[in-house]
Amino acid sequence: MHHITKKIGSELNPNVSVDCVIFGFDLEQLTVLLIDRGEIPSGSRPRMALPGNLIYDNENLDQAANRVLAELTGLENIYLEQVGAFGDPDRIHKESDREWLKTIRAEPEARVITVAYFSLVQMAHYKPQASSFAKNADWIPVNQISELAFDHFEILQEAKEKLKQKIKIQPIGFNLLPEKFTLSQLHRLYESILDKPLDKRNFRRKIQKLDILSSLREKQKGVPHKPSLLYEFNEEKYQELTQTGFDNFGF
Amino acid sequence: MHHITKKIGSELNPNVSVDCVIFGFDLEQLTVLLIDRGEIPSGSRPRMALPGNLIYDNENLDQAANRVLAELTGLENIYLEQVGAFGDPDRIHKESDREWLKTIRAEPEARVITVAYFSLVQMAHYKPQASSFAKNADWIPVNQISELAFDHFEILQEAKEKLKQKIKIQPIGFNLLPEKFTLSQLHRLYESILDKPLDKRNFRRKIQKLDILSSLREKQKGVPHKPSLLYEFNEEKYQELTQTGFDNFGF
DNA sequence: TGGCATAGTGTAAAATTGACACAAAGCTCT
DNA sequence: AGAGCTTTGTGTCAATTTTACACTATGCCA
Repeated sequence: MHHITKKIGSELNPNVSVDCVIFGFDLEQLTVLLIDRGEIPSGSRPRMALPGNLIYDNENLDQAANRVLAELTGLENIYLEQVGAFGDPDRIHKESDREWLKTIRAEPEARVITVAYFSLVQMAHYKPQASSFAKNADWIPVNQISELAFDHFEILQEAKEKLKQKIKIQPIGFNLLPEKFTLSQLHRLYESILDKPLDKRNFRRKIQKLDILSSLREKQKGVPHKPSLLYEFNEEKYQELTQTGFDNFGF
Repeated sequence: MHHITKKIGSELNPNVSVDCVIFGFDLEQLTVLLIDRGEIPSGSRPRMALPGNLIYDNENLDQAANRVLAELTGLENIYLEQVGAFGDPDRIHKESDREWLKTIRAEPEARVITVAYFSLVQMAHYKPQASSFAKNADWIPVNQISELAFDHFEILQEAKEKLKQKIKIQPIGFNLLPEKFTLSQLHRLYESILDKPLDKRNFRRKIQKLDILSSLREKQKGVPHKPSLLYEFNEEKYQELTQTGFDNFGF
């Protein structure tokens, strides 16, 4: 059951909701945080859905998205970007969906427009727990997802596309990695977001030429092979770079 | 006064509107179709605004945007793309704005979320006329716009940015030009969208290498200088190109 | 100590970019 | 008819970037 922080002097807007595509990276592939709606009354509708909720009349859209994210994961100050608004009148067409909506939302009958966001989090920062009040949430690899409740699958597709475009322009991928990471992990991350293989040497050359990574004098520990050097993202260097009008990472 | 096509069996949704950034190109610079709200009751609020309207409960967002566009210009089947949703609770904060809203919208008091679109039209296809029922609309060069009603200026900025990014990925600029155009006009168009000068020869080389233009055996007439060859956009060639996964026009 | 897995590295050919200047065509004006 | 104006259209060279490609180094494990 969602925990809704009812705000004093505010009302839920029954017509507008926010849904979040929360991306993670398990160092192998891109994942998304989905909630399991459990057994659905009538029939075999998709059980998984994006986390989301109606907005309050006194918060703006970004705030609402941050709230949804914080209510589910407890995380704050997370990279968040709007994907767009989705609003087919028949978005919620299944009787069973309506039933379920009653459990988390007011007025399941109303036509709802949803504003989708995507966010990038370090998977390690949120470990879903069955016992959590944030109901049954779980990290699911994106390419294992073939259906979702409502129009959430469509939203996911657009979020992926937006992320793909965005990462060609800004190095936002670091938000998905631990502070310290290896070039191979970064490489793998780019491959899974862009959904195509990238030549190892060419990738390393290009990323290093950008000069936005700080090499640490530290190696991986406990891996059953040659340990890799660890790097971290250098915010200052990146600022310098963008100051020059640079906006093309060209992958 | 807006002409609202009341649809049978449908209701206006008082919480959600659509606003359109309608781009044109006067062969010199990028322009936007704005409506003049006329004398504003109290004080000197910006008079110009983006065309927009509330949505009906039985139409989806794209339909609503197309409707707004058609109601104002009579044009259909126009390139249209969502910019995003805008929804600060205090979006409509001025008393005079509320007054004006009453003249075109139901429930001006409600908190309204707006979904912004941008569209690309051939300026020649819509000539604003003072006598038109579409009130006082006019093409205004984008870089002459410094303020707009509500949060419309912010919306315009984002629409420009979106267009800028999009044109690097897809050759949508042709929607702003007449069927037959010169390379100089196309050149000028890219410069005004990207907001930076492009070398003439390099631009021509690059655009021609894409091989998505058909050269016509036809020249400009009646220009007081060497007449240019005319070209048209070749949809089939472009399809071939995108089939190969090409998505980088690299300007 | 040998085997396994991944890290890390260089080069050469091809393609792309960026900088740059002048002759050609048609109109207008006298 | 000719001079002058305005914009079109064109090529090259150097620098940079991209692509394709394979072997050695390191540390763990058995």
